[in-house]
Amino acid sequence: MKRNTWQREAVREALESSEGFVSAQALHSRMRDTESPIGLATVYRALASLASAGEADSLQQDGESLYRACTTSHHHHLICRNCGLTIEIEADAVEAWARTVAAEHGFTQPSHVVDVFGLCGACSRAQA
Amino acid sequence: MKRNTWQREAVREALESSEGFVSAQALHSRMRDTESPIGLATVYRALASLASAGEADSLQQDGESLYRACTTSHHHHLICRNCGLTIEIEADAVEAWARTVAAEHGFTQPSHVVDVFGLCGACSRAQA
DNA sequence: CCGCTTTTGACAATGATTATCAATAGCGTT
DNA sequence: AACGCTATTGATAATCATTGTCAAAAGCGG
Repeated sequence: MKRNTWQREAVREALESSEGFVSAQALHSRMRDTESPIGLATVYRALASLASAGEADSLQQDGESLYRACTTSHHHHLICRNCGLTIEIEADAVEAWARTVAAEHGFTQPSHVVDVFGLCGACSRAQA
Repeated sequence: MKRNTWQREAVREALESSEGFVSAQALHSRMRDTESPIGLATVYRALASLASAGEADSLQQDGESLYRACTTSHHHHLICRNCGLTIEIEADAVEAWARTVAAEHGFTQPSHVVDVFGLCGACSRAQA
């Protein structure tokens, strides 16, 4: 049976109070600073559990997995390469396109990864 | 100055003769089996170089980077989760959508990651 | 409160990738 | 063709995120 622990809840709350995507390591160290001590392995397990339950998004950048609390059911992201600012975007057209493309080629159980990266307004100006 | 070495060329050829995406490790071991010996670090460097020069696609699955020779200028992929079969897909509509979304939010230098995963026809039948 | 089982957490282990650095090999020059 | 300079290679060590291990701690039903 699945049990409720304060650790799992703490990870969920920490994730929800985060801006943009965070790595498991970053979330862990932030939790160690503020809240009660929690093990690193536990953070990893809680994040994986949240992600597979559909309560968190995950994406892979460089060699690490980043997580974010899911607000709406399904959406994509516009992410600043420099500062990490993340904007959620809806794209029904893209959803439909992905399903169509998969079906056209005989693929079943389609899922997709759609993320747009760029430099946000502030970082664009800073770079100039 | 950039120099031409047989190693870099060998990696390019090995990548072009591969079906679907391959990891650096897999490409290295295949090269060790058939062609002349080459260092693992060199394969990593060559792949990174090809990817940043736009001559190879890369995507991250689980914790590793997978590479594939670029045939056309820009495209996306439909990938079988089970057997790795990869189909290249063109999606001008998605390209345009990504640029539009980025611009709407003040983002510059947009790039995007768009991949569709699923089970190919053969694997769908095998699973049933 | 008991007992059973899941979960935790400190630490070790893994596995992909990158850094190190001496030896090698392009390539322009002589 | 040999020379010199420097980019590149490659064996190995180092790094770093993530996962496995397993004894101790903590849910939860009875």
